[in-house]
Amino acid sequence: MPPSSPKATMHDVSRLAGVSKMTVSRVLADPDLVSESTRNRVMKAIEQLSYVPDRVAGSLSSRRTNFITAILPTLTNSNFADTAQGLAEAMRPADYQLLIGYTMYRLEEEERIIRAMLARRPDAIVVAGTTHTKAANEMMLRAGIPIVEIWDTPQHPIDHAVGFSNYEVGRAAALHLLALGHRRIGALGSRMDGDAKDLRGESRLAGFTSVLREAGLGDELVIREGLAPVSYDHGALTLGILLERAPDVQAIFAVSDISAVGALMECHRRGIKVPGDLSLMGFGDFDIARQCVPAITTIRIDAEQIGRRTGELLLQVLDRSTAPDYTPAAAVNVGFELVTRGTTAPAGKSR
Amino acid sequence: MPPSSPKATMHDVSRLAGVSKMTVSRVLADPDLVSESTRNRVMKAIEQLSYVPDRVAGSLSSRRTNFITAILPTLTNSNFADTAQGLAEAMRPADYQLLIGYTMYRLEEEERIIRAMLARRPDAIVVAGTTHTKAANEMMLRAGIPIVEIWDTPQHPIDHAVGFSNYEVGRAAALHLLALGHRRIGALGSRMDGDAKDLRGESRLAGFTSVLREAGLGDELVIREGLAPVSYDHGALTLGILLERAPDVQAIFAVSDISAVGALMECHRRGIKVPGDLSLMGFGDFDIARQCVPAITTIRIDAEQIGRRTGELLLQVLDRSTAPDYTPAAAVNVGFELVTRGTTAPAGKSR
DNA sequence: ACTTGTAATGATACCGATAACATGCTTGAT
DNA sequence: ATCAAGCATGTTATCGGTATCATTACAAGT
Repeated sequence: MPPSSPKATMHDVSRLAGVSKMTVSRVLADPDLVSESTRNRVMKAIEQLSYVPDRVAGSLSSRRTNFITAILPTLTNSNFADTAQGLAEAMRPADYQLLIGYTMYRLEEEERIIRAMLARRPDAIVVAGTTHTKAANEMMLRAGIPIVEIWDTPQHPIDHAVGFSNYEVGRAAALHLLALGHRRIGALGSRMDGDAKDLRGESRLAGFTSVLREAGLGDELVIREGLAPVSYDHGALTLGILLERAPDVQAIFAVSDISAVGALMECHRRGIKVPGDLSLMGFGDFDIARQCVPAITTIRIDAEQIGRRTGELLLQVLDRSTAPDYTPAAAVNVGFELVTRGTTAPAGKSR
Repeated sequence: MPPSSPKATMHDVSRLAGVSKMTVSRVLADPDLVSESTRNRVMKAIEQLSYVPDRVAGSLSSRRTNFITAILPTLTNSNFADTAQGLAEAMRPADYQLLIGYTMYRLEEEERIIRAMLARRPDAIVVAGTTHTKAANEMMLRAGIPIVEIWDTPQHPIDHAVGFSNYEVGRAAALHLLALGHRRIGALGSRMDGDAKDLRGESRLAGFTSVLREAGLGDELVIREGLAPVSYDHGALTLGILLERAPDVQAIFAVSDISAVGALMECHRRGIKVPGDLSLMGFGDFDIARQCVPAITTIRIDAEQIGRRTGELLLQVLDRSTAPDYTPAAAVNVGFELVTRGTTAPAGKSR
């Protein structure tokens, strides 16, 4: 470890510059309050001592940490990484730092993280999802800071929300496949009986099956296997299960593009023609979905925008200069978009 | 924003339990120091008040924040996301929180982030890469905390290092392609004249060309185009450039699997057979590389392990109970592994 | 000339915890 | 019975900033 020279404090700077601590603080926080000559003297002292202000002390005193807690299922999903990056980007000009935690799709882990994060006294909490444990809900309610639930549209938002309806995504997917004339329709999702659950994926499946039922079709081809997070292998595996159960399946909706890509590659390996023999669609509009040959039909979510919009909303809410009674829209729906590409085609061509 | 009930402090807890603040602090930090009966009383008071200790105040007082700064090029690269997750995982039992910053491959941005992060008084810094601005180097040296440079093997480490030799990776790639009998060999990388530079990718290219030269071949087919980070499109684009320059190219090394996948898909679109017409390999062993048809030959890096090893090293160094003169190995080389899959084959079969 | 306003700076009192040392009370060895 | 050692707990003094109010000096208005 490099040798530690005792770090200079604001007091050291103030002595060297011949002013009070308060003046140094002002130079840093609001330079216009200080005359040019003293400001220059202070700046020189800061330079000479390589002074770096201690934000820990500053936070304690001002009761503002400039930390934003972001709780996501996992970092290794490019959608959520995009959201984190968008959020960080939006908050950076105001010098906020993200505290990122990931739950691995476990609600108890989410609760644990919220408890740990609250001890850091963040200025706001951003959390993916609208379902939380009772204790987690209570902690967030009592925290007295802005809360933003993202990536879904909550029935009863704790505070703010930025997202889209996963249920409607599922419905849109089913309507697309029905409109193409398919009747033997399946879906690929993950199990809901483990400790890791993809609740938003399940909402999409729920929306999906609701349309199937309305069309007089059953949901027996909706596969739930493997635990969240899904992987390419998950797509290959569940496709195999589905094909075993129904070799005549015509169209499939995967709850994630990752599964869809895995399923597509498995089709290549098995010699199943997509979309000739089988239509396939995913969700999320991951880069890889567009690159595949053929490119995968999907439902596009602007994940980065969810982060950016959340950041902008927080900047407004947290701005001290804004009237304290100002309350922005509680819920923002960023919507979604069906992107028809090469993996879905009308029924009845081949086979 | 939910209504704010004034948060309970340690003092409130101590009064309710009829003890001093110090006893409450002990119950939280080292319960064994307190008798069972008082401990129970204190716990009950904590429960009743829903007390959450303020780590900001605790950090100021103890001069330990339990923050670890992690500086990575981008979060939206699954390799780096894996590293971040591995690091977070390793540090979590000891209750460390990651402060993640991303540089977008810009050294000036890295410097800015380091400056900002130091104000948060992290207990250690983890930074991807071994090249930094002069000011960044000085700041890290003066910080008096452990520094770990990761994802490469530094000539002159600031402190600790956990990584592998990118230069050797490039050499291994070239040797593999040469061994297959190829002579017209190219590579796909990114430009080095912008403000965003992939220095580790460039090291791989340098190692790659060093072998080409030793074999009496030129480096005129080493393409550097587009700015870091590379994308699927980057692979497609640079493949096009390379084919235009040398339609007879036999084998290609892409500095990243992302580029390799993009190039492979472009081959599919152009009807170029891989590996029949063209051998192709990448770097990083991304999930998607294994899924592609054919699966992509690559060089495997255990990105998560880099994070985990870094975390374990830091836990040792930061452990107060360890003898203060204890110094673990300065540099850990996690190595790499060539994974031969379906996209590389001996020369001279077709064409 | 006197009041009033404003710009620049200083003095004081915390913010909510922990480190370090001090104290009182048992307990066991001699 | 005496005293050192050790356990359980308390007291005091920071940690390094910012909020708030006070002070000083000088310019402008009447």
